Amino acid sequence: MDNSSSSSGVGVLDKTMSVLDALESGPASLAQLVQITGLARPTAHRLAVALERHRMVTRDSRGRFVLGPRLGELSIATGEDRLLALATPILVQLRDLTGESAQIYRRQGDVRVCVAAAEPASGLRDTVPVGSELPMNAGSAAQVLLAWEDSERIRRSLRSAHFTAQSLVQVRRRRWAQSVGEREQGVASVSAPIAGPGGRVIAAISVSGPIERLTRSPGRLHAQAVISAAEKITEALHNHEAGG
Amino acid sequence: MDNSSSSSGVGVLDKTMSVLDALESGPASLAQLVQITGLARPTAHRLAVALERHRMVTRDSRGRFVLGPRLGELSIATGEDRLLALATPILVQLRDLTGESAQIYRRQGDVRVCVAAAEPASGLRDTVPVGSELPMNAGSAAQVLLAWEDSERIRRSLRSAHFTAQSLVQVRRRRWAQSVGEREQGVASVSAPIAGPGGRVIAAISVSGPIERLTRSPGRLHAQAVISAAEKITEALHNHEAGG
DNA sequence: TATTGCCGTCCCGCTATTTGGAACGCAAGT
DNA sequence: ACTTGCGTTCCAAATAGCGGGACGGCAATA
Repeated sequence: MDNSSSSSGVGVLDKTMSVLDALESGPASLAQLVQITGLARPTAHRLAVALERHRMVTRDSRGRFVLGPRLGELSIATGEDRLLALATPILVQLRDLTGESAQIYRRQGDVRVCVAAAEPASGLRDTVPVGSELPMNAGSAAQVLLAWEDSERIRRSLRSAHFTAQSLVQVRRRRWAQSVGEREQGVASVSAPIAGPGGRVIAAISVSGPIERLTRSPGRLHAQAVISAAEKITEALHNHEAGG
Repeated sequence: MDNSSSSSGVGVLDKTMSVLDALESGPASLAQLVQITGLARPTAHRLAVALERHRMVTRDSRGRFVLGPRLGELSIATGEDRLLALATPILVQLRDLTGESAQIYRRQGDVRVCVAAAEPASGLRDTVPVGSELPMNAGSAAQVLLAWEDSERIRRSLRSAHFTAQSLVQVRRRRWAQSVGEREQGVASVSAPIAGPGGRVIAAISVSGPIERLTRSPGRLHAQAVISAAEKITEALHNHEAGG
């Protein structure tokens, strides 16, 4: 506990942090919280219950306070910021190398969301605004986001998909996917998987553009560059985790 | 933002949470914080800076506020509570099945700490109190906690160890380790690895007892039960993560 | 059974903390 | 040069937070 020597400028926040810090080392009853934090009993109670209402703290089966699920939810958001920070320069390189638009997609529920995008400054290009939600039943990124999921989820998604289970077997084998006019007429794309520190596929990186340039076999043109970018990001995430 | 309808009883905490909630969707400048939270600018500034002093918030390269590393640290502690909640019943089963004391160890720095223990009610048994710190250079749990670490760390640890690199190769192959009188005279033990959701070994589960009962080959008696318990816990952690 | 001690929870008068309008300095754009 | 918007700081007023005291419940002991 080193809050005794530092005030953040907001006394209530300092006291609240002392409660969270106390719970970092394990579950605590109110009496233990009082002992650890040095706060008056009603104060410790009031702050712990307030934190509980915000789900930053919860109670275990014995009524003791423990750190709550909201911390994990916020921590996940931290992880996403880190993905974007590490991935954006690599995305820009991929755009410049291929001369096409590049995006990163993550799955959210039944859709995929564009979480980062880089596109050429001019010319015919496929624009996907950051934040836009696209369906999971069409497109190379959807294939990549689906290919490593559990078989039940794959089976359910394939019911309405423009691609087949055989496509996904191929995606898993060669680690890239392509689509031609599948999600949007006239647009072709190539995608590859980005894996998180634990090895699970957490995102897809794609290049997309007009069929006229990418041809009916866009993988032949860009699969290597897209895979290489995906692997760089995956590696960067792994190194960032190991250094932390 | 649904804090408008709920007061936790501590207004400053509600406002502070609204800042964290706002940053959950991505980096924000102070002006954006003001817009999202509806707080007055000096209030938003004061709370964000206070959170920054507590490392719950930090700033990116453009000076925007983003969620900070303390969230991940606290979130790790949440994960440990979950390990204990899921693992304890399985630990009790292992004790009853083998008739020996059972413990779960985690590595902390250069020691291993007993984070959970279950022992027979009476008779000759090996007691390891929860919280006790044991060395990493002897014992089957130490072997298990070391076997999957990076090679440099293994090499350093082996300098003072009672076991060899060859022992660790065996541990990695068959997924259990045994020790006989290695850490404490007259005590034998068998351990197996518990893996977290990302597949990394995060803890070791052990049974230990007198050599008279466990013999000089305790693995022959109990390796299967210990591996089975470890796999149950690993699976429970995986399912808990997937369900979240 | 009665007593004691400890726990968690609530009340309310007091004051210390929080608040936000105003001001300042800086940077960017016209 | 002037304007606008940003981030940061100041300080008087208001109120939110504080904690001593009280209460009820529970467990242990005589």
